[in-house]
Formats: sequence, structure tokens, C-alpha cells
Amino acid sequence: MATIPHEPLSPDALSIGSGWQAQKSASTRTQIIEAAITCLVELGYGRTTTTVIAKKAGLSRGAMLHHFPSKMDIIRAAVEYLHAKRLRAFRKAMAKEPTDGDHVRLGIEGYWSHVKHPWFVAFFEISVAARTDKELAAILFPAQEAFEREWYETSLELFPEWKRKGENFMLGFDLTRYVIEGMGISFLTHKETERDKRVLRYLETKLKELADEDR
Amino acid sequence: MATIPHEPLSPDALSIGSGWQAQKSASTRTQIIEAAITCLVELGYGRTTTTVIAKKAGLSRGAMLHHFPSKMDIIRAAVEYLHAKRLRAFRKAMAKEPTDGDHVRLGIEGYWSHVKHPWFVAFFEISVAARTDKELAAILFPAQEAFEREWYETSLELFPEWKRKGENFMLGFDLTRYVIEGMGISFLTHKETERDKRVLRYLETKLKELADEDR
DNA sequence: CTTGAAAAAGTCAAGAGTGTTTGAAACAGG
DNA sequence: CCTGTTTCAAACACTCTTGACTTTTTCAAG
Repeated sequence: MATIPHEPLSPDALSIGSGWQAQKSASTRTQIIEAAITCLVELGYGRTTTTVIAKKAGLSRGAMLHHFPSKMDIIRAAVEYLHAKRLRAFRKAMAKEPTDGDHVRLGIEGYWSHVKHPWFVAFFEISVAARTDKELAAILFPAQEAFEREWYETSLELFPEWKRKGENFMLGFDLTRYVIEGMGISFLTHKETERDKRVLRYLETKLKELADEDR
Repeated sequence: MATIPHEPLSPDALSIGSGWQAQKSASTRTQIIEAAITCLVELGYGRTTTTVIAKKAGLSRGAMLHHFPSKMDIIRAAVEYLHAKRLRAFRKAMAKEPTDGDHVRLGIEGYWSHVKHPWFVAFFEISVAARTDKELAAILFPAQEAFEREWYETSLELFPEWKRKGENFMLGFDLTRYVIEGMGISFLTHKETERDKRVLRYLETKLKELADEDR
């Protein structure tokens, strides 16, 4: 009678399935989510339809809509999934001590790799769509904000010596963000060139200058 | 019998109408194109449908499809229109002698204004859609490339003293492009902050340093 | 005034996409 | 073995979009 399940599919997460008949359900859910992300990357937001997602996930559309009643539910789950994945990957990349002790270079290379990753592309597609879709924006914004905050915190940990004077740190942070994201957008349609590498190297020296000024 | 018009609507342009019964036709065409651009800005590429464009242009859909047989024809015309408009506006902005003789600042402010303009937003929407749409890409790429080349040439004219050694000039060019476009993308969903202005001021000083090094 | 072509408007069918509903198969617990 | 729940599948109804087709209006030329 009651349509509310007793335990599974409860609030949100993908993996709270505490050993029931199915954590297969969770498996299917991630399968769907990853198919959706693949579609975002390969087809863009506009052409990402429930039909295509289901086909790519190897499920019938009906089966898929059992797990996610509406398309927006899939997107919502994908945003959460992407947010978690991106954050984990970024932290992991930043956590390891650079072999040459060069934290600045590590930070730049790390974010540049991050921006070239399909996950960023998927996130980007959703971001662009969200500009003209209030419902999407409501879903995306919290995750986007959380990511930026987390990234900022992580960077602060990476450069503890910058913690005193935030002025230059913020400037370096913003500069890096804009340069690399600008390059990332360009990278969506063009190849990475020698000129791009030169920009990154230049950025690196400038960040180090900013750090020294602050010392 | 023959469906080929005698003179009007010939190849492409919008204004070759040499005083016939209608250069009203041309007027209507630009009306449609501008409506399409407005839709791109307000609704995004995905929701820009022929129905909405016609409504925004104040025409019946049938009338519109008389001027542009298919939707892609409208987009194609919009790309050409945007390309021409952006180029003209950019050149005009760069052409005027800065009151304080500060060409670098003029260039930065000029491109930053350019990126904040709706025309850039429309172009951007098409660009993103073109990533996963070969047909669109075929339309967009030539215009995009031409614009970048033109912009580069214009910049060279603006800084003739940099013409000798292209190394630093290119670096400054790329850096500026990436920073400002990165900021522009961010600006699509966020407001311009004091931090952004600081980045622009920093960029300005760095460009001048690059120029001095090259002297 | 007549005429014919272009502009504008309206109608139509086909297709795609979404979400709901209905039905079957798998499976745990009594 | 039976029952109720969960997963999966299929069919349906509805809307939206597109492009083709048909009709009306405008207007310059003869």
C-alpha cells in the first residue's frame, strides 16, 4: 500500500544499502549515473535524453525510471556523484608530497589535469545548461560552491606559509583558477599547444613571485 | 514555376537588397536573427526553438520559415551576424586612442567588456553546443578562427612596439585571453567581484612587465 | 485595373522525448 | 508453498518540435 520503501533508496546516497537482497540496486544506480555522465560528455546536455542514457546503461527505459522517477532525478544524482568524485580526486592529487618539493607546480599541474578530465566536462555541460534553467541551477549551485570552498581550503593547507597574508594568496588563487579554466574551455574544442604550456610555466613563476612577496 | 528568385535573397548577405519592393525582407531577416540571438542569451541553445524565435520576432512561424527554410539556416545566419558584429565592435573599441595613452589598459578593459556583452554569451552558447554537434561545428569554426586571427592582428596594430619579438607578445596575448575568458565564463553565473578587478589590475601590470622586458 | 511574384500566415503529419501505467520475473520471509 | 516486495520490461498517452504544404495578403509593374 505504502509506496515508501522500508529502508532502501531512502534519502540520497548511493551506497547505504546495508546488505539487503540488493545492493545490486545501488550498483544499477551508479551504472545509470555513469551512463548519464558519459552521455553528457559525448552528446552534451541537450542531447542527453532518458532513452539514450538507458541504452548506454544497458537497461530498459522503464527499469531506469524505476530507480530515478524523472530525468531531473538522474541529473541530480549525477551532480552529487560528480561532486564527490571530483573532490576526492582533487584531494588525492594534492595530498601527495611532490617529488621535487615544488608545491606550486604540483598545484598547477593538478588543477590542469583536473580540468582536462571528463568529469570536468560533464560538470561544465551542466553548468552551462544551468545558466538558463533555474531548476538545474538550484541543484548545481550548492555543489559548485562547496567544491570551490573545499578547493580553497585544500590549497590553503598546501601552502601554509601563505596563510598569514591572504591578499596575495587570494590573488594567486583567482588568477590560477581563471587561467586554467579559460584554457580548459579552449581545450574542449582545440588541442593543447606549446603556447599553452608556456602560459602554465609563466603562471608558475608568477605564483612563486607572489608567494615570495608575501614572505 | 522557377522557385529561384530573380535577385533578392541571393547568396547570403543581409543587406544586398538593392532597393526592390522589399529591403523590408532584409529588415525582417535581421529581426529574425536578432530574435534568435536574444533567445540564445535568455534560453540557451537547447531551448531555442523555431517557435520561440518566431514569437520573439513577432512573426508567424510560417513566415519565418519562408526566410530561413530550416532552423540551422537561422543559426548559420546568426553566427555570421555575431561574427561581424563582434568584430566591428571590438575594432571600434580598440581603434580609439586612450585618453591616458595606456594601450594595455584599453586592451584589457576592451576585451573584458567584450566578454561581458550578450553577443559573447550567444557565441558561447553556440560554441558549447558545437562541441557535440558536427554540423554546428562546421558552421562555427571558420568564424571562430577568423575572429581570433583578426583579434590577434588588431592587437598587433595596437602594440606596434611589440612586433619585433613575438615571443612575449604571444604569451601576453594568450594569458590575457585565458584570464579574461575564464572570468567571463564565471561571470555567466556569478557577479563581478572586487577580487576580479584585482585580477585584472594584476594582469595589467604583468602585461606591461612583459612589454618592458621585450623593449 | 489587372497581374504575378514575393511576403506572411496558417495547417498538417511525422518524429522524438517524457512520464505514467500495466504486467512479468526474481527473491526474501513466513 | 505462498505472499508481498523489488527489479525489470513493455506499452501507452501526452506534449513539443520540426519541416512541408497550402492559402492569404501585399505590392510593384504593365
